[in-house]
Amino acid sequence: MLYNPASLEEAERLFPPRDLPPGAEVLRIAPSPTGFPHIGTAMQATLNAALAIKTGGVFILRIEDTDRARIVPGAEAAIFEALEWLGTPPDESPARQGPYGPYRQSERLPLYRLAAEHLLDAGRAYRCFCSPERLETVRQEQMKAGANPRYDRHCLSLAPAEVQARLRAGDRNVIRFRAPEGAPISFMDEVRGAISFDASMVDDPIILKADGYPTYHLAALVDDHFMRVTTVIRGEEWISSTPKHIALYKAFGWETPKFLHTVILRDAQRRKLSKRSGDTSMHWFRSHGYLPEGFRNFLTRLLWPHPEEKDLYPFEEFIRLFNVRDLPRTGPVVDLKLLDFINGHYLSLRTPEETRRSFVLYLEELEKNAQDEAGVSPISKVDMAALRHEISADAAYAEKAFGIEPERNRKLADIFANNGFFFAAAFTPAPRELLLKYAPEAEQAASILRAVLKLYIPSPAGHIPGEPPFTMGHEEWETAMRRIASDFEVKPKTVFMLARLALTGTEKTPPLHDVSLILGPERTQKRLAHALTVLESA
RNA sequence: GUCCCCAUCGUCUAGCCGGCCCAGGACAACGGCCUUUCACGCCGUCAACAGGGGUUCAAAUCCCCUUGGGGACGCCA
Repeated sequence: MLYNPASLEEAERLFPPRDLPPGAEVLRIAPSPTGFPHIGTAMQATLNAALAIKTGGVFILRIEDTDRARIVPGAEAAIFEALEWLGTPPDESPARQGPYGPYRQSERLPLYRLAAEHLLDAGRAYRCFCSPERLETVRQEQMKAGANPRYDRHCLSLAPAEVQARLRAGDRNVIRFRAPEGAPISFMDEVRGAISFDASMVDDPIILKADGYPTYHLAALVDDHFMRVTTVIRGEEWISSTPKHIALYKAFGWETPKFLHTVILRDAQRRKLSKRSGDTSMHWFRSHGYLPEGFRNFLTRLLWPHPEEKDLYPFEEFIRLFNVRDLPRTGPVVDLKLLDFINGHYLSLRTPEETRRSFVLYLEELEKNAQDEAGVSPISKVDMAALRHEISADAAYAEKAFGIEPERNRKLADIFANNGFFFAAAFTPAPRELLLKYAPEAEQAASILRAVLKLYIPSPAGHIPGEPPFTMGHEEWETAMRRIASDFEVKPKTVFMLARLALTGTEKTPPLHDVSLILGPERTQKRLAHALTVLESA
């Protein structure tokens, strides 16, 4: 697993420039396994994967696990799984080794050490023995003085003999890159154009930590070079450290890749969406039942304006039409309303069978995650397993239930609220007060319901399955219902609502006749009868 | 504090190489139609060029300043 080259030259030979068609981009996302995958990671993955497909290039997933203290067990696997779910699986990753691996930084340590030593030998890097406390003091003083805080190069002037002595003594030390002085450092950003920094702004960054692990600045750069990454796509927050990276590339004598800094997602307060904000993990979106294709459409919609200003378009269309130059420069607010709109579209596109399958899978996932701490369930008080079994036991019934007005649901979680009443495990009979909301007199309400129930009870001459009103057309049924209203001298609405509450337990439902047709004679009669007992139980 | 990025309706934006824009679209909100409820659908309404200076016959569009927002300044990534 561990890659242990003898020299940088050997690595150069082992990882030659890739043989790809002209214009092909080699791209990568480089998350650190410090938590559950974040929506920003999903956005980067979507963009990188799309560009790789568009140009016939390569999309790499590299795990940046150099901060050992922050590693979260299971986070890496969660990243793999999330990318699969999103439909943007990487071409090369720790889970799918390619010729430029390993793809986990902890397995490339010797390479970074070699790179750091190379810089040391070339006089472009130096040992630093400063304590974190001293560094902090210096920083505070500089900030107080109104200066840009940066390392004061205290250890740059250390005599070689002293360095050797302290090394022998085992003093904790790091390796710092010696940033160039003088000329400003500028680079071309693919979406923002030229960006320039004064050389005095670039600090001497630590490239190798005291624990022997590289920092991002060294590791990412070395990997991008040897993995032959052509374009570095990353969030805007990296702009200010890009001059460091440019200087580092120069010091190594390596060609710099193209840089593309994307917008960073904002919350409603326009602040950078953070992992601690709660509802920014992909886990959250999945637990609410957003679909991969809907979520992905949403992500592309956030980071790219469709030329025809469309909100809804397939991923393939994004791949075909988007252009790196069209990417916006202002950070979009993550608008859940827009997500609901987009996702609802995709949900309504699914066939009842697909919806049933997705929903069962969704339930399984919820059950599973309910057990871990990260479990965020939007659904409560429902026996999820029982519901799942009920759905599986009668798939045909479930599909009828899910097929009724699918556009009501924006995400899978909505199915509970809107279609749950079809199932015993999720059906809550209407309480007495609710029934009396439409007909305050319990006695009259009961009489009305009895009349409705009569419609559903087979006449002595009737034969199963020819019971009315299951053989009635919509019009015939409605006429009968209205007839009951006039018989009792109440508004038709009263009759409809009482029946609705009895059958579904809620006030907001799909058209009643269709509902009872799906419920079937047995459930319909049972529920009406139950409502009667509720009314009579005063 | 220092540096960098950004600036059109609540949100995302079209427009930005100047006149066709008293600024268009989508989502949201609100109102109406449909209607046995809700949803869908259809119709409509509300709603923005941050401010100030230039340049010009003409500026949302070009330039400058101010203001505002964001990001970075870690032995985190």
